[in-house]
Amino acid sequence: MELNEKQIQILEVAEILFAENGFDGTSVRQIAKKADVNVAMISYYFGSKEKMLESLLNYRMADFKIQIETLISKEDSYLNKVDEIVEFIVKRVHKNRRTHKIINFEYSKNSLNINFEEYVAQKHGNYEVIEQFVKEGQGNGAFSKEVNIPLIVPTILGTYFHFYYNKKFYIALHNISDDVSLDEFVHHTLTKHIQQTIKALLTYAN
Amino acid sequence: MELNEKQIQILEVAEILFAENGFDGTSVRQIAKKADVNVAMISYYFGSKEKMLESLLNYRMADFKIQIETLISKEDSYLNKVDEIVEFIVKRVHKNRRTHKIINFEYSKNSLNINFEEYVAQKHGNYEVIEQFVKEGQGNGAFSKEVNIPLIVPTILGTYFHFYYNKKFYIALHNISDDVSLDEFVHHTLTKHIQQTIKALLTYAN
DNA sequence: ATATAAATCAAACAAACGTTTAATTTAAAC
DNA sequence: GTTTAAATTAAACGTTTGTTTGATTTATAT
Repeated sequence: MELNEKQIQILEVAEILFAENGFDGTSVRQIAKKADVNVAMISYYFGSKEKMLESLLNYRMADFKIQIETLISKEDSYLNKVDEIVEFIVKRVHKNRRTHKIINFEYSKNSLNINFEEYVAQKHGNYEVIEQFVKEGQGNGAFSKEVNIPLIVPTILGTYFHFYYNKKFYIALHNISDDVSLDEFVHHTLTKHIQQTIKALLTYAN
Repeated sequence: MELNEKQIQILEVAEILFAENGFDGTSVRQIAKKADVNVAMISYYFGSKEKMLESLLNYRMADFKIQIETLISKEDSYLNKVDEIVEFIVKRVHKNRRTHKIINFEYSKNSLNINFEEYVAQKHGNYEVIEQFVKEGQGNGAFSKEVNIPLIVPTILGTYFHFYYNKKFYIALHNISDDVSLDEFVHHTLTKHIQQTIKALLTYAN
C-alpha cells in the first residue's frame, strides 16, 4: 500500500485528532476541514473512516519495531544495556505517542472490527527480544531470577503512558511550562526514573 | 446529590458500556435498552449524557480516596508497609478499573467540558500521603534518596493499567482463561511484581 | 375518593454522522 | 489537440445521534 502526499497529509491530521478526541469523537468532516480537503476524499482514498485508521496504523507501524538487538549485542555491562534499552523504548514510544494512544484505546475495546494482528505480532516479537536478554543476564548472575519477565515491559510503557495520559496533572506537579520542556522532562527525568526502576527491579534480591 | 435505585441502575450499565466502548462510542439508546428504561429517562434524571457521566464519576469518586494513612501509621517495617500500600492501591484501582478507564480516556482529551477538579484534587491528596511516607523513610535511612517521588505512583498505576488495557495480549501470554483467574492474576502475580518493583526502586543505590 | 406530583412512554425533533452520487476540473498519455 | 484517467467538488443520501414534547400511567398525599 503506497500512499501519496495527499493521503499522508490526511493521515497526519487524523492522527492528531484521533489522539486528541478519540476515534469516535472525531468526525470525518473535522479531519477533512483541518487537512484542507473535501470530505469525499476520505472515502475516495481510504474507502471508509475505519479503513483510514487501519491505513494510519500500517503507516506508523514501521516505526514501532524496536531494533534493540544491536543494542544488546554491543560490548557493555548489563546495567548499561538496560539504560540504553529503556532510553530507546521511551524515545520510540514518545515519538509515536499519538498512534500508541489510539491503539491503546481502540485495542482495549471489544467492539471495533479493526485488525490489530500486526500490532500484537510486533508486541510478541519485542517481548521475545527482552525475554532473551533478561534470561541471559540471569544466567550470568547479573540479574535476579525472581523477576516476572512478561511484566517488565508493562512497567516501562505503563509508567510512560500513565504519565502521558495524566500529563495535565504531572505538568502542574513538576512545573513544566511548554511542549519543549515536556520533551526534555520525558527524555531526562522520566527516562532516568524508568531506568532506575528497571535496573533496581532486575538486581533486587528478596 | 442523592441517587435513587433507578438512577444507580442506569449508571452501572453506563459504566460498563462507557468502559467497553468509550463515552463517544456509547449511545444513550444502548444504555437505556440494557438498563431496561426509556431513553427519555436519561435526560429526565440527569439532564444530559455528559451530566450523566459526571454523576457516575461523583458516584464512584467516594471509593477513590485511598485511606492509607492507617496502613502507614501501623507498627511495621518500611518494606512491609510498601507491600501493603501497593496491595491496597492495586485492589482499589482494580475494583474501580472501569471508572478509572473512563476517566483516563476522557481526562486526556482537551475537548470535553467535564469537571475533573475533584479527581485532580484527590490525586493530589493521595500523592501527598505517599510523598510524606517516602520522605520519612528516606529520613530514617530505609529508602534511597535518589528516587523521583512524583513518579512512583505513575509506575504503580501505569503498570496496572498497561496490563489491563492490553489484557487481551497478556492473557494469551500468561495462559489466563477466565475472569476469575484474571482477578487472581492481578491480586497475586501482578501485585507481587509491582511490590517488588517499588521496593527495589526505593532501596536501589546508584 | 380526589388532587398533586413523579415516573414512564412512544413519537417527533433538529443536528450530525459516514458515505455516495454525479458533475466538473485537473493532469497524464498519446 | 484530443482522449482518457485521476482528482476534486457541492449536494444529497439514509442513519443515528442526543434531546424534547405531550400524553399517559403510577405513586403519594390529603
